[in-house]
Amino acid sequence: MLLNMDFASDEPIYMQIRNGIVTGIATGKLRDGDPLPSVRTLGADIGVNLHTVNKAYKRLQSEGFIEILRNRGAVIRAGDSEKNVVQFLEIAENSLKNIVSEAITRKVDRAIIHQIMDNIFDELGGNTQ
Amino acid sequence: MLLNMDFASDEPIYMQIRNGIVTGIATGKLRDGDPLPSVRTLGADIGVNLHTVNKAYKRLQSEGFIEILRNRGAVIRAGDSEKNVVQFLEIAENSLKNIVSEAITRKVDRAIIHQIMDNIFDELGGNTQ
Amino acid sequence: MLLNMDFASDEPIYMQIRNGIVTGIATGKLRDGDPLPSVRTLGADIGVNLHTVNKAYKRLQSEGFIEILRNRGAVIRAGDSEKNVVQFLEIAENSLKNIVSEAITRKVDRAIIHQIMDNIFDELGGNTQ
Amino acid sequence: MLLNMDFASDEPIYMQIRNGIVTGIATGKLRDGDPLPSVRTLGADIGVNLHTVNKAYKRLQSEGFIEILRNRGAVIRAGDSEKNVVQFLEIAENSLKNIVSEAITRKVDRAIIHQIMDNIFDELGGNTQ
DNA sequence: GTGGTCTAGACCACC
DNA sequence: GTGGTCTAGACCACC
Repeated sequence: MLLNMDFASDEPIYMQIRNGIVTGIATGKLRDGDPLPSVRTLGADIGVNLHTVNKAYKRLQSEGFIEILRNRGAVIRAGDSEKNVVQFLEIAENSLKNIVSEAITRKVDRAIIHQIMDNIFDELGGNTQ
Repeated sequence: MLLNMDFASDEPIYMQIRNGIVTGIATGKLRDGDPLPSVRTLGADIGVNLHTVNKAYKRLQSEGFIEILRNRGAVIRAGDSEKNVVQFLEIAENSLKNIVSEAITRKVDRAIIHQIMDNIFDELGGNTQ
Repeated sequence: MLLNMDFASDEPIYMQIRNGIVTGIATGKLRDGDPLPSVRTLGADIGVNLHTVNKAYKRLQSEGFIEILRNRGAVIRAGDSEKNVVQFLEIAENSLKNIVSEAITRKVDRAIIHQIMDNIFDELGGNTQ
Repeated sequence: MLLNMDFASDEPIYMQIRNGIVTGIATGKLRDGDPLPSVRTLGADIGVNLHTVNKAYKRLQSEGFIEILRNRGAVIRAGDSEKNVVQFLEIAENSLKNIVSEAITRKVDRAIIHQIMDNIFDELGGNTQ
């Protein structure tokens, strides 16, 4: 579990945890059925309160990325993830709109943004796509 | 000034104002030298406190999008915007990383994300790029 | 935290707070990693509103002097301060130009200004430079 | 009269005028007895309201830099300037303290600040000191 | 009339 | 308990 936390970021800690786990699934480091550490263990590892980890797990559960088993901890459930595609695309579109707006005003060519995105796709998903 | 505010969004109001103005610059609706409404006027127009507008303007100023002139209000200063490109690319990269991660896990093909982005580029910047 | 506030000064309160903290870092009274009081605590201590303290902290953050951690308050981050050297030198040069101009017109010898500056360097930074 | 106004600066316009005239005296471009343009003329030249110029002149008068003659306009009165030396040194010291504090925290060696100051002295006062 | 500063108080997300 | 956001209202400097 390689979560790079940035406590000075304005991105909430629980979202950093959530995003790190989603990236882990994307890269294939976390696979369907893999167990996640307990909230207590992960919290101790990265130096955050277990409630914060729990909030991240709850969110991942509601988004269809993990399953939380009673008394048995959390496991990756990548298969469920497809049902939230529409919601994801809406959020992604809004986020992309802000990026594109700023790219245009800062005279960053669209090819550069496409290139950056492709690099990220290659880096993260090279072994899955 | 067509700012579509969403008071139910979890995106702060001042960021919605900020993003709307950046998009306005991107689309060419706001051009270099154009005056922005006073914080009081815009606040009254969209139904928010003048301090909230002021916060958006201050941020736009620090990001190089506008100049705030002593008692003449704010004006678009698109020319200065290029000096913040590196900072923008870092933030954009982080944001894109989250989008790409989720796209991969949700099995959304990269071509779709590229297509969405191109659509936004065409929609916003068709007359400038 | 020894901040000498002057409420009759035309220097804004938040700038007095900001300057006092920068001086604290310069003298070594505030060191890298040291926590600052919360905006509420410091506000109560010196008798100003928490928003005024917050404004000073936000500025210190943007200038690279402190980090503001989500719910742990602000800490000194002296290490980051070097990246703003160019900006500082520009502002300092403008300020010095005004001082020098007035010194010349008032027939204050340059040696006196150098001497005053050295005294301040010795007083503030005697233990660090 | 070479006044470089910056309307986006947080330095008030009337202070920029005041500082520009003091610098003019320092460099010898403005000499004892020289007439200043009328507030109306100067205001038109640099694009500011005549009241703003008037405020600068009033201040220069109270600081001993100029004399305002009834119906005859303002003239440089450099000779009077020496009686305000103590007040100047107090203000300069406070300003220098802020510069020095920031220089120390940003690890800018004192020699550099001295050098910058000497360059300004040479540039401005080369023909008078 | 403009933004700048400051106060006061509220609710909230986060941890 | 921490800072973040937003409102409301005041006074002020500036122009």
